[in-house]
Amino acid sequence: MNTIFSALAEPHRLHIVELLRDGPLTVGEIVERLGLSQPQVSKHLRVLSEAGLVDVQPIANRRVYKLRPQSLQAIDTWLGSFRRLWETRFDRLESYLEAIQAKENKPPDRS
Amino acid sequence: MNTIFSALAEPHRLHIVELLRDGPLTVGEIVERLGLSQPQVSKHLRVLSEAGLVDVQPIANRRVYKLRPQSLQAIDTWLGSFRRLWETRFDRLESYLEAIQAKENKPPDRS
DNA sequence: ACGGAATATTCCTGTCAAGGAATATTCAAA
DNA sequence: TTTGAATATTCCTTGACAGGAATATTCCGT
Repeated sequence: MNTIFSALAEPHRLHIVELLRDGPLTVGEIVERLGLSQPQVSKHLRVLSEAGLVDVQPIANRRVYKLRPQSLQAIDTWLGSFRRLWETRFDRLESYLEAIQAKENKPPDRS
Repeated sequence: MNTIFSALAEPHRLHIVELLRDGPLTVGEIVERLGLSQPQVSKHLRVLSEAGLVDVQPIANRRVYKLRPQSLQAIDTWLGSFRRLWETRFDRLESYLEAIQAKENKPPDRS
């Protein structure tokens, strides 16, 4: 999960991932759309690949890169444990503050 | 979106976010759960805050940090544009390969 | 086998961010 | 107003990483 996030932390890599959303692409195609140097793109693709975000398929001279849905699904699953935070209104802040107050002032005068 | 990912790219910060999932926490509480130095935690919280991932609420001496659901919701929205990749089986790879073949070999012998 | 296209790898350099230590700030209590 | 607790900030150093240039690799066509 950590690896995935750091892969996506780089702007160009995030861009690549978004490009691949619309279908597989060749290195050369990514190069011309991003306006980066070919070695740069290759290096970024390597990082994305090691993070499990993309898949390679060699076809003749070229290499076709493709998104790996599982990795994005992993993010989705991770997000899942947070989803209740915005799907249900769940403000524990106030009760928490009360707890703090009670714990610190510890005066039994209000009990 | 970029900022959010780089904030989560750091293991300790990811950990902090996961801690806050179960409710707001004080800096000191985070310090004792992570086993990090207090300055480290403060610095990480600063990054998280600037990325919009957390909110601060000063209460007396302490500062209570809280997750900002909107930021996680932003990730969710971003993921949304990819969701069809694993919800529907959408393998354009094969047809893409055919296209490549057709484009490169350009032999009208099959036309 | 050779030449060229597509891609990957290496080496180098500069930049940026994390970690540690020390210090500054803020607030409450006495 | 001094003291101490909780937190933030600064300074410094070190390591990782992106970018560029050059080179290596792989594959196809001839």
